[in-house]
Amino acid sequence: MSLAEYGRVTADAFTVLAEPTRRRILDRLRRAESSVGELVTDLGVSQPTVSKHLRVLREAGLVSSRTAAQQRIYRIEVRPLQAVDGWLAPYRRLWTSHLDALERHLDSQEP
Amino acid sequence: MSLAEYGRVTADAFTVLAEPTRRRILDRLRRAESSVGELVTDLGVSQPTVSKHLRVLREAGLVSSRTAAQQRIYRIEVRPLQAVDGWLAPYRRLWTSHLDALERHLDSQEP
DNA sequence: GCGACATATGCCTGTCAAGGCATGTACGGT
DNA sequence: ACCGTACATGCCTTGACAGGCATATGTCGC
Repeated sequence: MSLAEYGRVTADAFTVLAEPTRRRILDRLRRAESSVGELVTDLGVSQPTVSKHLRVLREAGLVSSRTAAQQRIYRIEVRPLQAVDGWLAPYRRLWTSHLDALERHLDSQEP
Repeated sequence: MSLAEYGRVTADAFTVLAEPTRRRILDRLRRAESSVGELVTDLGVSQPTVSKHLRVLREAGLVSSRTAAQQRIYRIEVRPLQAVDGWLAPYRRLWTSHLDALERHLDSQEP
């Protein structure tokens, strides 16, 4: 099963999100866009590691970057996350009805 | 429901969902619980492969199994998916608020 | 218990991703 | 032009994991 002849295939959002550090990067970027250096200090991870994760995130379309002086400012792009949400949506129906019933029950107990 | 409550389960769920075949298994189980054999024929994957994926899914709490005669019937468990949804929720606001803003704009343009 | 069926597991191999370290590249200030 | 800052990339090692194949476990009907 070799993909070598087809060239590099960009990883899908699920694969990219499997990495805890990458989710931490996104969690950090969700509050505010930031430079690589800020991510390094905030997350306590080495700079090359952050840059590599950012590359993976960028190639999967989960973040984009703009250049500001010597820094590169990264921000979240939501489209791949929408795709994940789209996959999750039909599953959400499996528990929302149950939760709604629970909420109605709690509301009736707690005025 | 607090995000911290999901905690440890979350990381595992993301890793488990990174595998396309496992997502296909869940997609199949979402419509109806089923035996291993049914999954094998429906997905066109070898039986050991399916069993291994089911083990990973089971250990992550994403599915549960009951024994019926010689078969084992697998069904989806939603809690780890709720954890994923819990992680995704704050991001969802990133685009729903944009959409809301867009809708308000369009509404103001359209008398 | 025996044979047939359904599923789980063990072993092996190839693939690939992650992090440490060193180095390359781009930009700005002086 | 030089130096320092900010970031990217290349190489290397380690470890995880998926799938194929063979085999073990478990369950039923007889």
